[in-house]
Amino acid sequence: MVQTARERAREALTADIVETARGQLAEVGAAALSLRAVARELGLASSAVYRYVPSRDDLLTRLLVAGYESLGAAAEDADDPGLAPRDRWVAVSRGVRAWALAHPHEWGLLYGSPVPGYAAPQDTVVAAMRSAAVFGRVLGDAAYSGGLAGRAPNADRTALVGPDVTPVLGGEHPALDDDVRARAVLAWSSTLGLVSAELFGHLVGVTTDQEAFFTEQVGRLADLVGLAG
Amino acid sequence: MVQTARERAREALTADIVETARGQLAEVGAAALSLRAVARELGLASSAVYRYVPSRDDLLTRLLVAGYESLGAAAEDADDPGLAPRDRWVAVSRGVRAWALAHPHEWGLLYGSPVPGYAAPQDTVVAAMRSAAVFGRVLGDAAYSGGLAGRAPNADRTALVGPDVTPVLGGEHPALDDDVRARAVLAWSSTLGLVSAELFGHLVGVTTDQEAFFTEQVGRLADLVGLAG
DNA sequence: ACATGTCAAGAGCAGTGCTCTCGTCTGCGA
DNA sequence: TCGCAGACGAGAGCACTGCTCTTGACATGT
Repeated sequence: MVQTARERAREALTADIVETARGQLAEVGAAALSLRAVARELGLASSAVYRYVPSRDDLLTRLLVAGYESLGAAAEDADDPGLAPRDRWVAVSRGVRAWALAHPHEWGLLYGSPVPGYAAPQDTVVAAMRSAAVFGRVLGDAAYSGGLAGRAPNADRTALVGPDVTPVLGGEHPALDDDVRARAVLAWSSTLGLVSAELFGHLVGVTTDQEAFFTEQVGRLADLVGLAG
Repeated sequence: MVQTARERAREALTADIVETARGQLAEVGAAALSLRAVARELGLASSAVYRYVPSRDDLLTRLLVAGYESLGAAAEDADDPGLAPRDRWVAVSRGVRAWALAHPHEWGLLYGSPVPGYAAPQDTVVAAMRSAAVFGRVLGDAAYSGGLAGRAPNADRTALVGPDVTPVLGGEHPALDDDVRARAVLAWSSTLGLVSAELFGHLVGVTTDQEAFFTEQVGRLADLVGLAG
C-alpha cells in the first residue's frame, strides 16, 4: 500500500469528476461542457473541483485522451487478423464508424472543429495514433502476407509522406513504399471525412442506407490502397 | 424608392452587425462568438442588437449561409471549363482547400462539429449545395464530352445514392449511373476529410508538403471517379 | 401638430470559468 | 499522544455570456 487513504480518495474523486464530465460531454457536447454542472452532479461546490482539475482545458485534455483511447480500443476490437486484408480494413473502418455513432460528441471533440481557445497539448498525439495504428497494422500484415498489390503503374509520382509515419504504417517492407503509404493516408482521412459527413448531417438525402453506403465506400478505399480480398 | 429612410438604416445596420460578426467569427471561432462583443465593436448596447437579430442562433445561421455562399463562389471561381475533366476536378478541389485555409473558422462552422444547442435550419441546405454543385457540373460535363470512364467492371454492386442528388450531380446521362455518382460522393466527402484533417492539425508530421500532398490526393480521387485527363 | 411606434440604453436574471478566503479536518512527525 | 502543516469543501466575488423587460427619447406618417 504505497498510497495513503487521502491519496486514494483523491484519485477516486478525480476519476469521478472525469467520468461525470464524460457523461456531460455525451449529453451536451464539448463546447457546452460546464465545470459547475459537473460539480453540481457530484454534490460539490464548483470551487472544490478546482482542487482536483486545474482548469476546464485540462479536463478537456483528459477527455480527449480518453476518447482517443476508447476509439483505438474499438478499432482494435473490430480487427480480425484472420480475415483477408481488404475485409480486415473494411471491418476496422466499420468499427470506427460504429464507435463514432455511439459517441457522436466525443467524435466531434476528436475530429471536429477545435474548441475555441483550446489547443491540444502534445500528450494527445500519441493517444491519437492508437486507432491509426490499427489501419497501419492491417497494411503491414498485408505486405508481409503478400496481400498487397504491387507497385502502381505510375508510382513515379512523389508521395510526400513524412518519414515519421513509417513505423505506424506497417513498418519497413519492400512492398511498402511511400506511394502506398500515401494511399493509406488518403484512405484514412477519407474515412474521417465519411464518418464526419454522416455524423454532422451532410449526407442526409444523399444516401438511402448509410451503413451499407459506408461499407461500400470503405471497400473502394481498401481497393485504392491495394489490399487483396 | 420603395423603402423609407428608416428601413434603409435598419438594413444597413443589420448588415453591419453580420459583417462585424463575420470578423469575430474569423478571429475567435463560432462557439466563442459573442453578441455583446459585436455590440461593443459597433458602439451599441448589447440589447440594441436584438432589435436587428432575433438571437445568437439566427446570427449563426446567417453566417452559415454566408459561409456556404462564399465557399461556393470560391469553388466556381476555381473552375475552368476549358480544362480536361480530371484537371478541372483537381482545380476545384484546390479552390475549396484554398478557401478553407483562408477562412479556417468558417470552415469549422460549415463542416466541423455542430455548435452545441444549435441546429441548422432547412434554409442552409440549399446554400450548402452550391459548392457541391460545382463538382457535379464537372462530372456532368465530363459525361457529355466523353471524358468519363465507362462502367466499372464490377458495377453490379449496389450504389445506394438517393434520387435527390441526381440533378446536382451532373443530371441525367447514360454514363452517369448510380455507381459513378456514389464514387463522386465518396470523392467529395474524402476531400472534406482531407481539408478538415489538414486544418484541424491531424496531418502534422504526416506530410512534408501539405499543398502538393493535397493536389496528389485529389488527383487520385478524380481517377477514382473516372475522370479523364 | 400630434399620435404612433421604432429606437437605444440600462437594469436585471441565470448561467459560465476562475480566484480568494475562511473555517474544518485529516494525517504525519515529534 | 499531541501539535501543526497541509489538504479540504464551501462560499463570496469578479468578469463574462445570452437574453428579457422597462424606460424615455426620437423620428415618422397623418
